[in-house]
Amino acid sequence: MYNSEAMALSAALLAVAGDLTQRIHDGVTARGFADLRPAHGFAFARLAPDGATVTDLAVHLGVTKQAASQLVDEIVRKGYAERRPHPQDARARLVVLTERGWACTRAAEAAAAEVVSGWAGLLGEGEVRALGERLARIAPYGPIKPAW
Amino acid sequence: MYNSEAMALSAALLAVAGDLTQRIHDGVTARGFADLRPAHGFAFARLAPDGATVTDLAVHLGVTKQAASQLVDEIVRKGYAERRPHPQDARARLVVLTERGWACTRAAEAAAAEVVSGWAGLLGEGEVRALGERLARIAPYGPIKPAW
DNA sequence: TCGAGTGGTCAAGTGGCTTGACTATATGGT
DNA sequence: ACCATATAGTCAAGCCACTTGACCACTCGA
Repeated sequence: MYNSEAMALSAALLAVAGDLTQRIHDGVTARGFADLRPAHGFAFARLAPDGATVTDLAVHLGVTKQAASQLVDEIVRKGYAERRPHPQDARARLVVLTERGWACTRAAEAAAAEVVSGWAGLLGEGEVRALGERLARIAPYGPIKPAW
Repeated sequence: MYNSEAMALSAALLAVAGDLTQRIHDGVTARGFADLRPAHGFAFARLAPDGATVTDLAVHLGVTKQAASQLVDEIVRKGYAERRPHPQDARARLVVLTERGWACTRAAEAAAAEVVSGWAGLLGEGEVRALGERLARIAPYGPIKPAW
């Protein structure tokens, strides 16, 4: 494969990713959560299952723990999450989503589904499924860094 | 398709995009261009064919023209591009890549090819090609906004 | 129990981006 | 030919997310 093909693939991937981010954000805003930025979504994804500590979040987002702490301050202040004492470690605090946080997560899922269904209109449902499967196989394990 | 599937697809796509950006940036740095940030790559992509004006660049990157002008200042100062008088419009200035700018662009292509070849090791060359084709079909036309 | 390691916060500084204001040139209607 | 409006670009100031540095509280193994 020529270098220019690899570059074209990369450009398409990054363009789709940027567009997806923007449209999920717009969808979340339209559903009544207008006080959040795209970066918050990645935090929510980490908090959603069982909560997480600030340090966990920092590693996951690829930022300093101070930045993560600041971000938690913000979503707590806005009512999306709350800090609880950590059941196993008295130094740590477990950050968990509130009901509003869960509602926002569901809104993000609905917005994502809307975008993906648009893709299905272009490619067909089977192709989209295949796309997802292939992306899952090349997805990295480490921290989720912003695309640029 | 369930909402959670759409979310999983989105997460995989964004994770791959973030990883790709990081690895292209690392590859460019390793090839001797250590004074650039990922955001510069998107500017280079717009400048590469025939040059562009600051306003073009601003629209392409989805930022204000002041921000684009500042970015151009930086890559000019570092020797990757230069400002020339615009042949048709005396108000405008055409920003074009220098030889160093082209060398950096080739380095980025090589780095992208390296990453994509890693994917080919996981999926096979045909699958990667299919992936690129599908992404190209759902890629947007508008400005290339950072993924978040 | 003591010392190194880890979780978290406070404080200050940085840098890329924004808004606002301005100059110079282009364009189109009268 | 002229003038009003629009566009290209820059200068200046401020904002805000993020960083580095310092610090305290708690944990855990020797």
